[in-house]
Amino acid sequence: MATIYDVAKRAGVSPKTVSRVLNGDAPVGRETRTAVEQAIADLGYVPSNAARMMRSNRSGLIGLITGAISQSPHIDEPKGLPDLYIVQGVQSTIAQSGKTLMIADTGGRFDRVAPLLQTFLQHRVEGLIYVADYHQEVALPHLPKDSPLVLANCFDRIGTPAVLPDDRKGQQMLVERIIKAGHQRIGYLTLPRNMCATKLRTEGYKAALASAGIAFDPSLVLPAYAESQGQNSQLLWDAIDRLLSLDVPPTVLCCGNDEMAMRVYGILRTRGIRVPEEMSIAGYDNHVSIAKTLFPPLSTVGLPYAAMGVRAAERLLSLIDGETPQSSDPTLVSGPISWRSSVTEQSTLHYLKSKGRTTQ
Amino acid sequence: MATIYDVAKRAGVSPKTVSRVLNGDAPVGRETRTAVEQAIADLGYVPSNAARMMRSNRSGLIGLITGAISQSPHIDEPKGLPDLYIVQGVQSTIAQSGKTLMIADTGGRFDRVAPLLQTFLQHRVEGLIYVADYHQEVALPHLPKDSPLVLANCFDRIGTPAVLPDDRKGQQMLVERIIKAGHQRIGYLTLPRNMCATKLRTEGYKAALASAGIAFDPSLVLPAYAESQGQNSQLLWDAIDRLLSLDVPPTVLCCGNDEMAMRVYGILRTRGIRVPEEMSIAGYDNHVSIAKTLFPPLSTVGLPYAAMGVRAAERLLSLIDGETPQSSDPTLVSGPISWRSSVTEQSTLHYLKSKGRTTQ
DNA sequence: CGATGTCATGACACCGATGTCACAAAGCGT
DNA sequence: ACGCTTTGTGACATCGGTGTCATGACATCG
Repeated sequence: MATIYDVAKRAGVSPKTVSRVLNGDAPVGRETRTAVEQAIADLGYVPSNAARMMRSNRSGLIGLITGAISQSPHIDEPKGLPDLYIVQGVQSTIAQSGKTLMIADTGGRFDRVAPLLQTFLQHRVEGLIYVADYHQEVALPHLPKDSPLVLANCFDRIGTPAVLPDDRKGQQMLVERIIKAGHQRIGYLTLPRNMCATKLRTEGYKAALASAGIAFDPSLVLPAYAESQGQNSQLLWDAIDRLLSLDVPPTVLCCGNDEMAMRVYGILRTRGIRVPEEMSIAGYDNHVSIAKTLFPPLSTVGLPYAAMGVRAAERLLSLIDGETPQSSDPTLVSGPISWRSSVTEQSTLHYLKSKGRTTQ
Repeated sequence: MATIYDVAKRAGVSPKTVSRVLNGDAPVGRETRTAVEQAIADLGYVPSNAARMMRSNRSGLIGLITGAISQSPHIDEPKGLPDLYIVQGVQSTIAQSGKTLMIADTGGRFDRVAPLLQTFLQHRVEGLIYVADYHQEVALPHLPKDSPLVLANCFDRIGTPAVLPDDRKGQQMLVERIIKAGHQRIGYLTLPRNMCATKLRTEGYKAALASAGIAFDPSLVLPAYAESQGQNSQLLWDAIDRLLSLDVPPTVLCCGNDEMAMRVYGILRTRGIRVPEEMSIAGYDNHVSIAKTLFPPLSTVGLPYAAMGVRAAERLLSLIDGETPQSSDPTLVSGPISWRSSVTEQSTLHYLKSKGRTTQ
């Protein structure tokens, strides 16, 4: 591979002048410039980042660690890969800043994080982003304190800057919208209890009920997603059973995610219950290939993955620029409601009517 | 950040000795070694890849370019991101080889490929992999010929080493399996004609028919997926209409991908046609979150993305090691049939009966 | 017209590792 | 005891760029 000396010799100038042409950091004569540019083109010269970096001590590299690419050891996992959108958001923001993003994948094994960090440090990355595959608490290996770190979709106990989805607000807005559509008995089939999202979203669910003056009924909220694969169907069948056999069954089921909603469609169908006429359904995630393709299309809440990526990257860049962090609180990012036709609006009529009656 | 000189000074030895401890390329006295290791630990020293690389001229980097992460400019696209499994396969293989994978994303814009290549060349990558999002022909910008390149999920006209899915064989095996299940009239709703996969799979479809002695009926094969979004539904409705109104309608519909199959489920349902009793369905891709969650679960063909990634990485590594390429043909990788319950086996009875009758 | 400033360029040191060579001390075979 | 190898260590050059400083040719200004 050609060096700057080769270029200099061919153009009949000094290496330093070639450097100046490349970086434009000092005036260069018109003829000299064209000669150098010609030589560069002839030789197919590409400057070496390693050499450049040694001198300037600025690598222009950002390291990103994720398990998103190789989601799980067993490729079979039904999960989507939506957290990749976080990576996408980071990527685009970093690219715009002129830096280069290095992405490393843990292969789903947390013990690989440490060696990957080491590799990044060897490359003298200017900053690091860790992306988790779902909202969770993490504990990363200790880092030298001069390397800025931002957590995306996760947080830790030592107050590392983090960017998180606003699960509480998302669920709250969804349920508020559902109430506005006239529903009063709202079932909620949750993800496993130990997930952060479950706790927050349940809070959002309650908040929405509260602000509408509807009493919270614990029997309407059931976990329906097992941590261990395989028992999911049973758990879900059972949960639906229970909700349907309540004295006053719900008119709508909120599901922990779109995939669960998809299965609920199937289960209700085998029972001869029509969606949405006899039972409305809402999801979470706006997993487009599910939500839009289901019939009827699914009302759901978007997880603002791309936006979270962008925020994380922005926060990291400002850390690198040494700006004083305004706040050490996690950045909360909320996603939009995607309102489709899986929740009836018909009951609005009932609702308004009854409301009308009482106010008469 | 500490340098090797800092470590040397602290340990009271020469920089070269520290280097020897780090690389183990020459004997070092026991006491000296511990002293150096202590100093390294104290200072949190991490060797600089840039400096190391300048001397050795070996970067240990592999560059990967993909649009997989930011699939499309409009995040809304319903496509899955299965090509990411290719990246996963590459990642794991490269990681095992001790090299570091740099992943760059085009953001779906092909014009960004050139600058990304440039960046990789600046980092002096030892090899490059280009991953396409679906089986297609590409034309990459010209590269200096000393940088090995492997194409994954795509190919070009100048014989660059490529790794491709064996679409012909996949569809053939699926249709053969369907025939074995007793079906004779097999409808095929294809992806757009201009896609490589469509041509190859149609060949496979025909080959399977031929080897079973079933005459090919062109009216059973219809494109049902528009290039431009939005008209998809109409196209699909129409195609299904035509197939159903044939004199002898098919007993099974092969779909160009699992997502199309999912929509076909919905369309058939609204027509009161039961799946699979009245119409069997098969997909392609083994898009797990669809295929396994649909009811009934979808019979489909796996696209061997992870395996393709592994193959691509292996091929690249052997190129880097300067091994003579045995063959310049594309490496074809085939995926397994995932046989679930969306295709009836009941007609086997008919089939065997009629076969029995004829052979009697 | 001399002082000052800008333009255009080159010489040289330096970034942080490692390869080469040199060299002393110790071990070993004869 | 003499050569020879092995062990353990350091001095120094080198990789490919860039920062610093010096220099000569002009242009500008009071």
